[in-house]
Amino acid sequence: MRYSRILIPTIKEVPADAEIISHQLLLRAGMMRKIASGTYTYLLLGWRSLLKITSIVREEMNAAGAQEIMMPSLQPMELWQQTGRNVDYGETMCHLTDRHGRENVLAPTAEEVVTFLAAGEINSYKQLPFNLYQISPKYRDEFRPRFGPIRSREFIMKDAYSFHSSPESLEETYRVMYDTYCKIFARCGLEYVIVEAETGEMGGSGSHQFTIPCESGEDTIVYTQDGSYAANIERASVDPVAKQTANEEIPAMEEVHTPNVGTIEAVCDFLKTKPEQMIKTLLYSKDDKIIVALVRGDHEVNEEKFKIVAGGGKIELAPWFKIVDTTDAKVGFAGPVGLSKHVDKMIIDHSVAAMVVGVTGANKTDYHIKNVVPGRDFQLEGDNIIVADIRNACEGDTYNGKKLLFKKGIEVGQVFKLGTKYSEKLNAKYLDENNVEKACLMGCYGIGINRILASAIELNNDKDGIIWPINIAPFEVIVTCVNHDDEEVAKAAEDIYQKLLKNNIDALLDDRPLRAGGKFKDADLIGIPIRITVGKRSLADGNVEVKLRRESEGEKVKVENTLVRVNELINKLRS
RNA sequence: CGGGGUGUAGCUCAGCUUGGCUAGAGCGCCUGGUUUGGGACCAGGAGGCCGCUAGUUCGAAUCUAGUCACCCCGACCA
Repeated sequence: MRYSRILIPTIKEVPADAEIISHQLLLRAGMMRKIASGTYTYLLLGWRSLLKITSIVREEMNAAGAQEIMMPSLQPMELWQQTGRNVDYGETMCHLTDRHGRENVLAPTAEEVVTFLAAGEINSYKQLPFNLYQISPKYRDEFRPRFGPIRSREFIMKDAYSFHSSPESLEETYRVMYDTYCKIFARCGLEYVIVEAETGEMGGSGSHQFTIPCESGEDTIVYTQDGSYAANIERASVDPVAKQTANEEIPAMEEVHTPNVGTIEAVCDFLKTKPEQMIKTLLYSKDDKIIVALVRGDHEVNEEKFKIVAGGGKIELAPWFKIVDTTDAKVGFAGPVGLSKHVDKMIIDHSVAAMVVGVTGANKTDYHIKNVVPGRDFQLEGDNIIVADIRNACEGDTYNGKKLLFKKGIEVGQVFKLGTKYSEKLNAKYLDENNVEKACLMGCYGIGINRILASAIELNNDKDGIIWPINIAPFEVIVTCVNHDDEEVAKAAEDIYQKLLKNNIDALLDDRPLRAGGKFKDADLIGIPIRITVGKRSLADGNVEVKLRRESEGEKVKVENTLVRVNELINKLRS
């Protein structure tokens, strides 16, 4: 294509509302423009990259035996009510009422629709397994869209759904998808890590997340140096910390007056103690029940772990009036001493059970208690008392005796074993060999196409702009004609450009009547991996300059050898 | 939804505290000329309901109230 005819509105200055590098560069390189918070128009360059990514995904999915279909973005609310996910998704779901008063959902994902489809078409185990996928826009009414394409309200997702008649079959497809994802991300030129993940509101029994490690990631991944363990922080297990032993007798509990000192930080300041010596007491409500979580002051409750221990269901931090009602004190003064008989369940983190002595709320407004000894001053055992791992991993923790390390990452893909959660509710059943009706086992597999785009830029950029991995670059080669007004130079550039096109190389001809400097800056900014500079100077010796975006120096190549050299470089960049 | 912030030229921003001449700069854009291999220079020019609405005032970009949009931090979530 000819640069002079394409809308590539590059900008020099950093747009004020773009925080992270990929967002800034997508805007600066003229690949994308915002239309409203969390919604973007992709211009030619951005769209071409997205198309390259989708072709890679499509090729690999097809090679893995999945079949491409297209499901509607407009879905009846009724289906979501059948699985109850209208409640689970809640406000995150975009929905609208049509002129007949029917409620519709703008697809945030498609388990319901695909399972509804399967329910109508599957009768026999002989039809299974199969794997359906689509690449289509998805909608989520994010409470806070941010980071450009990384968290947007409309995005492109590849979502696949497999149906099975046995756990072995599901396991096999899960493995195939897992391997396929590795191939896809590798072809996109991304460094990725695979971590164990939570299933969240998707439900199901097992899940892995594909994450691109980078600073601007919103997810935290936890791993051991030797690679034997990696998990999302939502899930990462920690070894219980060793029970400390007291060097001396701990004096009896002592109530201290702490007026208006309700936060951990304020209490530490006031009593000259440290967060790790505090016992944090959080009250959660599950229906009408109150469930207490105890963690150390410097730890955070991991609500996923907590929910599992608490027996599942919808569990939320209790509203203030329930806290007041239960503890008889203002929020900020709850403590475990004497509390267990007033609540339905008390779940104590291992690290609290291991404490020798701590400070905690007195269940009395404006009072805390010092010298609280777990096991002495409140029970660690009992009918409604559980000691478990309910906190987030943090610096210093180990798992299987190995030190845990932390890294930020962008989630670009996730695979789930769903089991029968959807097939049961939506009646996707089949008759097995013994004429017994059974619900299909399902798996689902998602990839965020736009997130691949953004994370590729996060990983590949320098002060001048983007450095595209060749397989997802909008163009593989840019032919920069620096002396546009010189007929001979223009013709040489045109010839090279035509030759590249004939050999199926994605080439962009910069035929604009600009000075050389401007063209180079634009070429660098939009990040085309290979640049061929055609100019009067080198053409006099029958040469052009061929330069890789990621290297600072180019090389002289004879005009007639250009195609051969470019092909070599493309192969090199692909490997 | 809570906390904080910002809306002035296509972009980045000044001006607002303390109301008052024709509302500014840099970049970008248009015309002419000189330049021409890493964002050139000179001259001329176009481009603004100062987010919107109401109010205070002789007078509002500036003060007040409301409203909308956007951004950041947090809770929620892939």
